[in-house]
Amino acid sequence: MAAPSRTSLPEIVAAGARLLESGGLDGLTMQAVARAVGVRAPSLYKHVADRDELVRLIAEHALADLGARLDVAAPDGVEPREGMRAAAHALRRFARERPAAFRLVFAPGAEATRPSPDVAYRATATVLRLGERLAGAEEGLAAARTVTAWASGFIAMELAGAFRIPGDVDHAFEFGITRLADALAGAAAGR
Amino acid sequence: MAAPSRTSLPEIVAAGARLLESGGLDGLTMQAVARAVGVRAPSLYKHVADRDELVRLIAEHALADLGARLDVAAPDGVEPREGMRAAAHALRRFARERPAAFRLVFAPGAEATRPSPDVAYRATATVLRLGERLAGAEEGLAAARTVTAWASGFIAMELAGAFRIPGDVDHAFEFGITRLADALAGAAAGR
DNA sequence: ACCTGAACACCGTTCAAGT
DNA sequence: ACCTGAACACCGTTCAAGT
Repeated sequence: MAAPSRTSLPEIVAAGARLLESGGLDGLTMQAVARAVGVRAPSLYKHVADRDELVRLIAEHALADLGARLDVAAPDGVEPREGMRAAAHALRRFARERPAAFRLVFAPGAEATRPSPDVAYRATATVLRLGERLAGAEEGLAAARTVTAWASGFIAMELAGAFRIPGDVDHAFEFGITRLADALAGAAAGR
Repeated sequence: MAAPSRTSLPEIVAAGARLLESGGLDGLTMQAVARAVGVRAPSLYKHVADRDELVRLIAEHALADLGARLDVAAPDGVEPREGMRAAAHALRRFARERPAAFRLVFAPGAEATRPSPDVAYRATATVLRLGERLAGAEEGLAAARTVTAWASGFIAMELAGAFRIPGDVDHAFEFGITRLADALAGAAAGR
């Protein structure tokens, strides 16, 4: 038998995710990743077809992480408006901890770097369920999308530094999610 | 007197914007821009400090374009809910015509490439005014931010291919903006 | 079988030398 | 006074040759 791999795909993805946060997408070079896992750049191509695939794997890993956080934040049985609130806040915490990963997931660049629909679907299951319980089976998908769009847009603006006119951003977020959840629940009540 | 410039900053920015849409941010290289305006790459540094500055100028130009479109879509005196609807649709049209520029503006990367607050402020003046007329002076800023967050988030998800479960995306957008405008107007009515 | 140095075709950027 | 070739320090990626 011959040389066992000196590194592994999970190790590579983890190192890549760390580099992504510390140096942005530009800092995520094959050479830097290789150095972080203790090999030379060409060896990475034993585990990954090219850099775009590595970026995609990092995005998918981040998305799975986010999905797990949403599950914890809004466990089964939580009152749905409260669950939506908790999920939105969990998304915002995720974005603060991993801003570059957030951007990768919600504003991906080249096609080849986008998370697979499968991974994306699993990550959104919690919010979809909340949407259905909040707005009814019929409008559940629309409700989940509306909240996701608003929250991710708000957070993207925040990360982009769009909220320079002070105003209390924390309060605005809380205000928005509450009002949105009420409006969507109101729709279900047939008002 | 000596050699006049063989190109100009506006020409460079325009060529850059074209390359951005045709080849993404990766296709926007100094060499490609130089070729497009008929000089060699080093000459660009007479007009621009570095690539990040060029990217920023392209983003600012796109933002000004967007601001002008919003003005046209929601002229002074339009009924505010209708104006908000028109502005949201104008943003979506902009994103479809210039997806890469949209991403640059709403999900910028490195600090140095972000539009200046000044340019951003001017571009949002129309929506801010609509927000104030919709939700009152007090809550106008919050209302404008809420609609902008929702619309930009929705469109970013759309561009990212997040709406694979069909559903009628056009209808969902129309539904969302109408409901949002109503909810924000309701807030002003003190309900 | 994995790992590597060397190589290739690119980048962004600088700068001395041309006109 | 703008323009350029040449150069430098980087990239991503391939591949023959090492172990």
